[in-house]
Amino acid sequence: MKQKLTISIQDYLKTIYELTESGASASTNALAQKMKISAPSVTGMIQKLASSKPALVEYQKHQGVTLTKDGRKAALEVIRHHRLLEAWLVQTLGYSWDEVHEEAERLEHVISEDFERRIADAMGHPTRDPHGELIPTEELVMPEDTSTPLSSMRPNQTGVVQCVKAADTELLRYLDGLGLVPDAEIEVKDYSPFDHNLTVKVGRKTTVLGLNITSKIFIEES
Amino acid sequence: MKQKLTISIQDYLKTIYELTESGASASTNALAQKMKISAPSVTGMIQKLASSKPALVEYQKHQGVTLTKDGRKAALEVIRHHRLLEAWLVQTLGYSWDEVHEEAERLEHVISEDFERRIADAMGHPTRDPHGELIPTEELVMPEDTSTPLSSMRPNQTGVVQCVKAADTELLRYLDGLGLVPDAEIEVKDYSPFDHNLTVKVGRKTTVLGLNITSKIFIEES
DNA sequence: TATAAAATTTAGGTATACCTAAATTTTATT
DNA sequence: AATAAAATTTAGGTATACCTAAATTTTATA
Repeated sequence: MKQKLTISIQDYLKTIYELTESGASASTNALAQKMKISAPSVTGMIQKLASSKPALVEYQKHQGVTLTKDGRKAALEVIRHHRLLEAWLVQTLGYSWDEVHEEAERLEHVISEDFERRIADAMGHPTRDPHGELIPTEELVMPEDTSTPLSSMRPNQTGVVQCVKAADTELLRYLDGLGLVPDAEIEVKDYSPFDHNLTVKVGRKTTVLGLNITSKIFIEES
Repeated sequence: MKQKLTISIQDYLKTIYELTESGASASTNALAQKMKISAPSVTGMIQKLASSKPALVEYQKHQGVTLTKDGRKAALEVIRHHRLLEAWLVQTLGYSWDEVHEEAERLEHVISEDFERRIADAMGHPTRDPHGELIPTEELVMPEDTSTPLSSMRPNQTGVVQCVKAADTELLRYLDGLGLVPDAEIEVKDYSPFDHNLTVKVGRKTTVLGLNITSKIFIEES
C-alpha cells in the first residue's frame, strides 16, 4: 500500500540514512540501538517499508537495509528540515548549539514545505547548520563533503573545523569551551598511537583529545 | 492512571475549552462535529479523560463534559502555544493572518516551554494573536474579554474591531479585503431584523454583513 | 568444521485512537 | 403520556507502533 510518512517512519528513514552514509547497509541491531527501540520492532518496520509501494528501503533478510531513491528523498527532506530548523533556532531565537537538537527533533516532522521555504529564505539559504553539518538543497541533494575526521590527522597537519557531529549537550558545551567550533583553526601537535590521543592546538590553547572526540570533529585540511 | 498529554488529548482539551467558554457543557456530538471524529470515539476519549488521575474533565453520562482545573490549565497551555505561534509566524516569517492557523495547529503540540518563552520574549509578550484573540498569560490565565459580538450591535453604535473568531482562509481573506481586521473602526448603519443583516461602515467603505459573519467579529464599543 | 555466541526474525501481545453497527437514553412532538 | 427522533453510549473491530519470549539464521571461534 502507499505509505503515509508517519513521524515514526520519518525517524527510521533519517536514521537509516545516517547509518548508511558510509556506504554499508544498516543492520537491524544498529538501528535498534540508535533509535532506542527493540530489534523486533525494527524488523517489523523495515519489512513494512520494504514492501510498501513505492518501496522506501531495500531489504534482504539478515542483510540489513539501504534506502531506495524514494526513501532517500524522504530522509533528506527530514534532514533538511532538521538542519534548517537548528540554524534558524540559533539565528533568530538565540538558542546555543547545544540546545537546538531536541527542539528540532520534534519540529522537523510537523513543519510545512511553506515553513521550510520561509525560514530558508529568511536566512539566505544557508548551506550548513550550527554544527557545520551540510544542509540538503531544496531539490533534496546532499552537497558533497570534502572534510576528513580529525582522528585521521597527524602531527603538523593543519586545517579548519568544518563540522562537529554530536548531539550530546555536555560534549558540545565542552567543545565550545575549548573553542572547537566550526571555523576554528587547528593544528595537530602530537599523536599517541596506542590510545589514539591527539594533541591539538586550537587558537592559543592546546588540548589532548581522545578518539571519542576526534572521530566526531571534521576538518577541512589546509 | 496518570495521563500523558498526547496530541490527541491536547486537541480534545482545546476543543472542549472552546465549546465551554460560553458556560454550558460540551456535548459529545458538538465535539465530534468540531473535531471531525465519530461520536463513539468522543465518548471513549472523554470517559478516559474523566477517569484519569488527576481527572481532566468532569463527565456524567449523557450530560456532556466540562474541564476540571487541571484540564483547563492543559487546554490553556495549548491555546497559548497556538496563539503565540500565530503571532510569531506573522511577525517574523511574513505569514498573513489567513495562513497561520494550520501551521500553528501542528506546531502547538510539539514546542517546548523554552521555545514558548523565547518567542514570547522576542515579541515582547503580546496579549493578542493576529486575529485579535486573547493569549493566555504565562501563568495560564485567560485575560477577561470585554468585547461584544458585532451581531448584537445596532444602528448608530460604533466601536473598534477587537477580534475575528475564524480559521477559514477564504473568509479571512474576504474580511481582510473589507478592512475588517483588528483595530478597524466601525459604525453600524442599519439593521434588518428578519435576516439579521447589518449594514456596517468600515473606514470609508460600507458593507452589508450576514449573521454568519457578524457573529464572528467582536467589537470594543465606544 | 563443529559449536557457541551474536544477530535477526517470528510469534504473540499491549496501548492508543480511531471506526461502524446496534442498543440505549434523552428530548421533542403529538 | 406515548412515541418518534435525536443524541449518546456500548460492543466489537481496525491500524499503528511498540513490546517480550522463543525460534532461527548468521558469524566467529576453538
